[in-house]
Amino acid sequence: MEAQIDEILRKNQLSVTGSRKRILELFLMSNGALAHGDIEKKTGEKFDRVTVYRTLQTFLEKGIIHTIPTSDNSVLYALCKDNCSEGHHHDDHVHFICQKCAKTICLADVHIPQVKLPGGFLPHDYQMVVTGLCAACR
Amino acid sequence: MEAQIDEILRKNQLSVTGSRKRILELFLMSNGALAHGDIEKKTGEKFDRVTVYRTLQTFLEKGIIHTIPTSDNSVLYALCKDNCSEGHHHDDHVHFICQKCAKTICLADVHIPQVKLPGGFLPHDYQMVVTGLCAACR
DNA sequence: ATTTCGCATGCAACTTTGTTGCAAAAAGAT
DNA sequence: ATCTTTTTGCAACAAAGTTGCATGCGAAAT
Repeated sequence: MEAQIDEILRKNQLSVTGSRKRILELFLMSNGALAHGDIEKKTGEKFDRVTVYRTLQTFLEKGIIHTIPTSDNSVLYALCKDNCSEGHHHDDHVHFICQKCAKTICLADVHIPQVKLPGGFLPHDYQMVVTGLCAACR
Repeated sequence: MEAQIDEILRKNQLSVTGSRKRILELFLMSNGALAHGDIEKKTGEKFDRVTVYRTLQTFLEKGIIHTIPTSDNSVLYALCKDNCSEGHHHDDHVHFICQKCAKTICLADVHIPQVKLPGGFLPHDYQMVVTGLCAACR
């Protein structure tokens, strides 16, 4: 785990620091999406709020994590798959938001289908979000 | 237009007030999605910030508008179609957000394609948002 | 191992966004 | 016109996110 974390950071030309290691560890352990607040709580106030924001921002820019749209507009972050590169994500799967437990789930196997846009539109990024009840809540 | 606005409000058992008429008018004119900030700007500070929030909240509860999740986590609101009823929307078209002019456009003719979810998930609502450049900005 | 340099961090102050309670004002009904 | 209920504006607050700057730590070279 330690080695994996270091490798990810090095691969992205990021220096290996305490907050980066810890926050990355949280993502690897949680295998789901995290809100900024979650991260602050779980780091136990070991890092400054600003540091958490900046670390997330850095990870976003490097393509290590991506944001997930939610219906209540809280910001969620999740690890990108290996094939994400700087500035260009391949986060082409559908996200599911449970209305009961409010969890956001990456449906990694459900790809976003192609749509044909009217002439003139130049698409860059596709997002698809399904809300409903997850398996555990229904 | 005036008559149409009144009708919508009456149909939803809402008293017809200045801010409701104005905000509803904005939605009808803009045939797209609006952020809370847009509304504040376009009403020219005629209404209190709090009033705008509460009006949007009321419209949401009545099913007159719905929120659109975006990946950058700005809150967007859009008019529901006539067949939306309280708590159950049929807003089945794709939304396009231009990265340059920041406008959100309802692609009313582009329907959200069906996706097959893993077993156990009970879908209720589908949202699809495409970001990129609109015809005017490219 | 020590030094050096640049990047990351913490702090403080600030901005932006959204919420709550309450009194005044406007809508709707009689 | 008057009464009742709902909506609005104000003020104060709470939460979320940003910026500038001085300090401290990581990485690489000596």
